[in-house]
Amino acid sequence: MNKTDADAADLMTALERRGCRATAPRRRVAESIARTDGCFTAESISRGLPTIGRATVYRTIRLLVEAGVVCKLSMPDGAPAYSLAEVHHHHHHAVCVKCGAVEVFEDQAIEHLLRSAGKTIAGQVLGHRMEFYVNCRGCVDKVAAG
Amino acid sequence: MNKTDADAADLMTALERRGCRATAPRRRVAESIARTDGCFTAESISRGLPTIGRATVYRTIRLLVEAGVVCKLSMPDGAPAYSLAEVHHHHHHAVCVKCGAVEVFEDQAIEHLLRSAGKTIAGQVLGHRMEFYVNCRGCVDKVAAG
DNA sequence: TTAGATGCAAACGGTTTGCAAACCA
DNA sequence: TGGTTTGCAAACCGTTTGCATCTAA
Repeated sequence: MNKTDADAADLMTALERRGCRATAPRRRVAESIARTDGCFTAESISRGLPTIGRATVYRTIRLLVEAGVVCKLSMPDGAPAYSLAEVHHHHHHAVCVKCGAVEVFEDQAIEHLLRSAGKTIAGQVLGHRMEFYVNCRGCVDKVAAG
Repeated sequence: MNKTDADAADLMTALERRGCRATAPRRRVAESIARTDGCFTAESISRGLPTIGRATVYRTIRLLVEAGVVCKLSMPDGAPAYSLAEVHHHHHHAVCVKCGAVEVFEDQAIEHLLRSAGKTIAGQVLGHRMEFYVNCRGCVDKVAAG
């Protein structure tokens, strides 16, 4: 079983754990997501699965986000995008604005600092959002070569 | 001249510097923004100025963002909101998810760390987004009192 | 005088919903 | 078999655009 299949299976398992049925359309959405390299949008998945209703794609992605196995992020213009969650630790993303590749970003120092910075804010910190917007290595090289 | 009037005047000045005309509708939008405490949405401004076309409100806010005197931020669900920019330094926001109050957040340590973290990312960092979501002191106290 | 700005209404795009039919357990 | 899920189409909502009319400079 390769990484992609394993990811797709994980997504389905997460749905089943939440009491959802493992239906064929959901499996195809899960496979499509697992096949994606980097981040994806509801639109991009839907476009790749023209025989499956848009509503089903949106509903499935929402369920996966609620299940915590897919996480929502925002492009610089605020448009929503998604990526497979690294479920084990809180993390952030560096999103390539050219190709959409997502680099997962974990930095204990950042986490620690965010937490202590949060303490200096009056009131109760509920959460934070942080994303880096980049031109990824691949895209930079492509431009240099071109 | 109080703070609110001064803010409104600053907004108009910024527009004029960009070659825009100082029209009555724009002045009213600017005043409405200056009067706002914390963050606002295009919708909230529009609702407060029912005699001014929605399109004008959206267009004016866009111009103000382009002029750099208003900055765009996102609520946790991705919905866009805005606040008066602190034009002099790069900064971040702590947005109260209950009342919308915005606390401006400048922390040299965070900036520095973000920059060095950026260096560990493969490729070219174009920018970042960071927001804290909080219950502000006022809202926390209100709950405690209630 | 005239380029730029306005307000209206219609278009837009992404997302959600209502519903009857199809389906999985 | 019965509660879920599906696909379709329509509704939705915030935002943008086209256009004839107005107006600041």
